Amino acid sequence: MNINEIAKMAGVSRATVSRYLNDGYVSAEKRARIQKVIEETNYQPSFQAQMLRTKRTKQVGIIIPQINLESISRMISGITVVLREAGFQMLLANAEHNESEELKYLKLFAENQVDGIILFATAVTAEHKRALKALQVPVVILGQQMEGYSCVYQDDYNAAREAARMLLAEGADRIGYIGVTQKNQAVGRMRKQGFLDVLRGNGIHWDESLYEECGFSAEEGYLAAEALLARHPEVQAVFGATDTIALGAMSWILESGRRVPEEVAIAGIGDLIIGKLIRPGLSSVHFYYNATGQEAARLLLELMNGNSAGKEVKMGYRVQQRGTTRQAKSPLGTP
Amino acid sequence: MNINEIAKMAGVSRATVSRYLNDGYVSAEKRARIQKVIEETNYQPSFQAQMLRTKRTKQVGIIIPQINLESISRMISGITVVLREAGFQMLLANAEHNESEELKYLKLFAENQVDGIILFATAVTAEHKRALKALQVPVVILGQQMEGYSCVYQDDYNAAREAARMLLAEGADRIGYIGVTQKNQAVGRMRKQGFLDVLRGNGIHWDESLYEECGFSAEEGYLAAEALLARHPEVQAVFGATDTIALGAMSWILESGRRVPEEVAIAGIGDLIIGKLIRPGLSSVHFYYNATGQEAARLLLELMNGNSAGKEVKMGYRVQQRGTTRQAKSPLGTP
DNA sequence: CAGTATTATGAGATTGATTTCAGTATATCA
DNA sequence: TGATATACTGAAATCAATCTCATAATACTG
Repeated sequence: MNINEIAKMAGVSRATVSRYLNDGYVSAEKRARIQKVIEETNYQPSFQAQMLRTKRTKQVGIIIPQINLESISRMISGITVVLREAGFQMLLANAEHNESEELKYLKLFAENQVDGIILFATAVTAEHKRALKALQVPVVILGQQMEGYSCVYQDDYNAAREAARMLLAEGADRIGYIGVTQKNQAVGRMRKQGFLDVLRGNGIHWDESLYEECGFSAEEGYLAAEALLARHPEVQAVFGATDTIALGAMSWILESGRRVPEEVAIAGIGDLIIGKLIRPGLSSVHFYYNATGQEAARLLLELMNGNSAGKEVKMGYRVQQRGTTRQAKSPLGTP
Repeated sequence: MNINEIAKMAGVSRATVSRYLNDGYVSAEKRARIQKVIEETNYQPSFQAQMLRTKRTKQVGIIIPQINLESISRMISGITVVLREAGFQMLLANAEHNESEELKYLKLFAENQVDGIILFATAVTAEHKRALKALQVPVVILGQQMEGYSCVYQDDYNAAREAARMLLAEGADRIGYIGVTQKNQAVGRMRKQGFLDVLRGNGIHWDESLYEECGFSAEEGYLAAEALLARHPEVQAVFGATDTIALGAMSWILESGRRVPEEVAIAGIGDLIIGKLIRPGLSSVHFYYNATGQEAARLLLELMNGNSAGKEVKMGYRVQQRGTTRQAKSPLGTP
């Protein structure tokens, strides 16, 4: 079934059928005839032909570093809602924290294929910037601020400040920090900076021996805590750059026989669902991940319509105290 | 840049360039000329034109009920690995547990658009079966057994039996079951059946008042546990159809002042990462989600090559005892 | 009433590739 | 040596749509 057959059956030209499909001028009489034929034949215009002709694919490319991470999957969930509403399909590319894969997909999407791109930024290198500059497709950067690009990101710096304050409020002055690679601007640098600034602002001594770096998994957080506390058994608090890391760390801390929060207070960032299920509940800073994804998708839609290039959106946050910094009333926390 | 320009610049016909791109007969001399021009111009053939002409899109559609669920995102992760290897792109459609959305995407993908489909089966209705039958695109059903279709699924029945046995081994004979809708074959019916068969096999009395139904979130598991234990405060064990549900249930059980596992033993299915982080660790049955996704993708690739239609793959499992059914050695469990 | 807009239509060009087909040049075989 | 196979090439058809343009019939305007 193609447009020619429909045209023949309806007794009109192919152009008229096309106009019918695209809301052009078609008389009521022919409109009815075409509609009838299309319904009878269950005709569906070929995406491929439309794409070729119009240069619009109605597809958006999403490049992520990992999929089985709650923060990311919640953002994707938000993206899907908005894109579906707008009739866009989502091409998901999982780069698995592999920089060259990320670049490969960026170029692949750029060359052809998609009307827009949402890039989950992790470690943005000079190579990335070059690839982004060469892009002739609208792109939204998700997860970190980036001059000159439309981006949506969390207030990592201030969130880290809040989390640090929760730990200070416990009276801790030996605080370990378990973070991720400093190549990562948002989770790596901004959060650490916020943490350090609060410590400095409160005149608390801190040096790099209290820092431990690991990946994004709970297992790695667990091992990092082990290493950190072996070096500094005296720490009274541990800051995890993400909830996942903090949860892994907490697992080891409890296992080592320390009481939480009496002996070691813990705070993370992100407010994952797990954090409210465990006991003690994990004190954290809530990020609106789903809304973040929606915002990014909306921004991309605007961009693809030729509006508002370079708009930057910093999302809000909410402090979520739970048992790891004080006795929580309910492990599910406040709603 | 299109194939005509390349042809002109290289002094050959468009057909020869096409043959160059598709490994047809091209003399060494012209091959070199074409290669040079392509490198200089950074030419990339248009996907859209290729799709239109060849009827192959190199895209696979994945229909999921929800993305921010560890089991699903881990399966997707496995899928991405295999598909990328094979040079396929992934179109992700999030149906959000909405049956009509699921059907919409199934039809959308079927009509056009993709070379193959992986459908995460949740509640498969008659309508679904009709849509599947009408499909002229290879499809793999993921998550439940389905006669006549290529499918990859977990051994839900036996996994549930194992989980039930763990609870019986604790000496419990009043066991609550928190599950999901019976419309869901795998998670709903198979797991409940396995559970019930073990109870019956051991001569343990059980009736539907010990059953509570909820959704797939921890919050719902929490509320279901509350309802269940209000009705039956005497239960000595709770079976959660998924780890997420079990974790939510455990949260309420601990909150209600009961000790786990001494007063209430708990078991789930799926062995999520969180389960080994919390204390006590959640006893569960491990599913190889990533491998499951890979298997499904491989099956689809075979199918698209015209091989092995209707193959059924039942994945294995591994019992994972942790603290909720006995004192665990390490909250991270055995590797 | 002439002049301009608006509505309506179809023929044919166009998008950018692959594929078929006819034809030529060279190599291999009996 | 003739017959057949293999390597190589380009013209033209094809895929299935949209878009441009020419043309015509009305409707509106001054």
